[in-house]
Amino acid sequence: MKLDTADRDILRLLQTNSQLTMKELSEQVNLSITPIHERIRKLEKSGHIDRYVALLNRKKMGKALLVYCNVTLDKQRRESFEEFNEAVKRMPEVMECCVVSGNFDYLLKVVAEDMEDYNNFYQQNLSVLQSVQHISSFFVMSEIKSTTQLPV
Amino acid sequence: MKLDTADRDILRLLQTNSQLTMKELSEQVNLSITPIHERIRKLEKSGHIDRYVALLNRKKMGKALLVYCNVTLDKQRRESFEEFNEAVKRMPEVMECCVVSGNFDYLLKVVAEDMEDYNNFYQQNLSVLQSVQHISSFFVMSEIKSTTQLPV
DNA sequence: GTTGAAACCGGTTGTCT
DNA sequence: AGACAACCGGTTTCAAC
Repeated sequence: MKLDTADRDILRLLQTNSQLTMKELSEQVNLSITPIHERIRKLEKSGHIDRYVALLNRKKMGKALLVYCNVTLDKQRRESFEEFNEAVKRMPEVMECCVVSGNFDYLLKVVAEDMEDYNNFYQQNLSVLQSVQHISSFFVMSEIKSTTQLPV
Repeated sequence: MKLDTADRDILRLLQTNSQLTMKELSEQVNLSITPIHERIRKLEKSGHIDRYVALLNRKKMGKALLVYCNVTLDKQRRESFEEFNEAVKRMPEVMECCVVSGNFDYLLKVVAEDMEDYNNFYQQNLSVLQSVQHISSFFVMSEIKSTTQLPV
């Protein structure tokens, strides 16, 4: 499915505020309500729009500490990767996890209340995994930018 | 403001789907519509709920390449940090940017269409900044987990 | 915090251009 | 494919418990 300018405009707007009314969207996109409605329906069905969510304020939710960590797995064990992937999916503290090129295997983004909370997570959840060989943590001192908006 | 179990339930639900109706929420939280409504209003006003957004599918949007990069700044120049921060905020390709502990200064999460697109960004936008001394890029080979849901 | 009612919007659908 | 209008469902507000 190919997107035109109007589709892109709609996506750009919904990425910043999903509660805009059809009327507000129609004014900003220069289309009447009917086509706006139809286009959104198609964008949802095609999967361009994945879901609608509420974004919470991390600090207000008591997760003041943000940590990125590099994890190296024990590559001798063939099951290591599957094991680690599944474990990470079940950890609510881990918000992002991916396999990266370079000299470590995984990059994780982890939230915690404070250093003590992170230490508990580290000791009790992360380092206990059989598949984990090495972990190094990078603590976020200042968050310059954090957005869910993809360039459209 | 202190959150009770009902507030947490509401936040947990809205983080996965912000389009649940008051009726659906009231059924899952075991409260009637009136208090659900009132609690959401308070959570919005207190800032626990930051905003409502549509999340798009990165690959469907043609951003197949995901890259994390470590950036080291030229620390001789005092304006470096402010300059770099402001530049990054203006780059739509950069979805996350933070100052981290360790042997580099910044960690960036960048999306691009493909390697060529990333190379253009790298050469024309990132490496040209006066403040930048060194960049190393880590390419994401597999995304295991990516969520906006904070643990509640 | 609950229920019920009423008013108001906005989403949804059908028809016409 | 887009505009218009009527309908319907959900949100919002209120009063009484």
